[in-house]
Amino acid sequence: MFSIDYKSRLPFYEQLVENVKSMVLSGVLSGDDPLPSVRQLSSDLGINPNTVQKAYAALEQQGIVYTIPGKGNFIRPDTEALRAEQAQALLRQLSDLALKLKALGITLRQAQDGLAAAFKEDEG
Amino acid sequence: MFSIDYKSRLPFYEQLVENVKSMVLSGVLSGDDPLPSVRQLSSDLGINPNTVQKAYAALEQQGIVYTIPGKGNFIRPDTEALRAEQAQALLRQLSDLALKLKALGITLRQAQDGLAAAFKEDEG
Amino acid sequence: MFSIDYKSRLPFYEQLVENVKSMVLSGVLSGDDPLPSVRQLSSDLGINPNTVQKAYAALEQQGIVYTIPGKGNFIRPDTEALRAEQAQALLRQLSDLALKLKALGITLRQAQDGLAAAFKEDEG
Amino acid sequence: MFSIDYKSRLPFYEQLVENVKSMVLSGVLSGDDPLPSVRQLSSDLGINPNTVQKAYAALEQQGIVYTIPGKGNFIRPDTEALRAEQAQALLRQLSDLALKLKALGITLRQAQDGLAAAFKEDEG
DNA sequence: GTGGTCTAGACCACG
DNA sequence: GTGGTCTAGACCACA
Repeated sequence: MFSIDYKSRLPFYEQLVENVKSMVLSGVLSGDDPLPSVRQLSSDLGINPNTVQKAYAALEQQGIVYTIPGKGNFIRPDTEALRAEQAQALLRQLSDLALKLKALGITLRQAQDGLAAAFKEDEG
Repeated sequence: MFSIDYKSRLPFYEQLVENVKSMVLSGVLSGDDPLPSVRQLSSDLGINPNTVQKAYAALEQQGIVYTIPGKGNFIRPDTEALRAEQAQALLRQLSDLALKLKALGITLRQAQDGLAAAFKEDEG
Repeated sequence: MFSIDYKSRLPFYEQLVENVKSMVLSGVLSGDDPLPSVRQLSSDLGINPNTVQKAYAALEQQGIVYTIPGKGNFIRPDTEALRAEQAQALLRQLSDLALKLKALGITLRQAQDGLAAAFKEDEG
Repeated sequence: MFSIDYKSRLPFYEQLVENVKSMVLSGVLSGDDPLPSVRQLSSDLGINPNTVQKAYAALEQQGIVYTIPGKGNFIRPDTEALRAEQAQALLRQLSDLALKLKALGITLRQAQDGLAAAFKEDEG
């Protein structure tokens, strides 16, 4: 579930943020589910507790997690807002991509086929 | 043509690289066209010559520019390679997007329609 | 009467202290009224007896409660002191607010009107 | 301008956040003004650079400051939103206070007089 | 010089 | 046991 790519240039703590976000978006984590404790996760991943804490703090600031000091970190119940926001962001990225693809002479047909291929490949 | 956003988080030299790349892709610059000299461009933009130098070095390393010591920097004639590389990168991004869209419950049809809309909107 | 918000960032024991204080101020509890026993209350609320104990100790230290070992905990008769102390604290907060409001360019008139509105709204 | 109360239970970094916010609200700092560098301020205050950085990160996250890595931290130009938000928050606090004051038997007149006194005292 | 990340290790309050 | 804060000190990219 939680994993870190030590070679990535993305900071560890941002990787963790993405980890949690995608778990929430895919339904693996949902309302009031507890996250691993800072110490637990840091020892599991072999990284410093401060780094995990930074990730959790960022998640709380983004409204995805709530923290109760002395108790732990939990997923916010109102996950729906995140889904909507994320969907909007992705569709915006799709539009941006479309323009660049077109500028490069790639046809709508080719782009749509590319999408379809990726959708289907995910089936396996 | 060349412009820098001083408030951007993107390093100056990367902004310059993007500048050149997009000018090549849009046809503003093409085979064997000369780039401004390091001193010229750095003074125009009010930035450190080292920064321009770094951008040109990156462009050369990426095969977009060639340098003739004592003469200057020039666009490679084989612009097609850049186009292909760029197209590949964009299609990879498209695949990534597809997976995320699917995970969020957006259908292939909806995504393809989004693409089509962006393609057409660009017409106007 | 006694209630705890498990999601609050306020420590349980402080929530209990506030519970008792507000009950005294509103007259629900008054001179020599007994508080629930530590064991009783802790089991009612499903929290650790140490936590209730800590709350009662804080209340005693603040002069709101007195303890008779072996008998229990009771509200002090001199409720007036608490009222006065509370009033002083609130007026201090009012002064602090006044300075901030002023710094923001809000006039005395506007602030006083805001106060009046809140006073009246409470009527209904 | 920047100061820390070492005895306060408020974390250093939050004190710094409040410092900057109040300087912005009072007009001491405004659009695009630079903040002291992390290292500079930390050495001035005799605290750890990480602590200052945490404060600056919080300010950026709150939309009060923007950071350009390698260049420094600067006040956002659109300060007006902060003023409005702050004003709203203060007026809400004022309403809350009003209710508590009333519950304690303090009259509207007394409260308004308290406000007036604080407003005037600030003149000197 | 600037900010950004990470580690190691300490101490605190709370339960 | 939990999270929160702070320190000291290291290394990186960028200008």
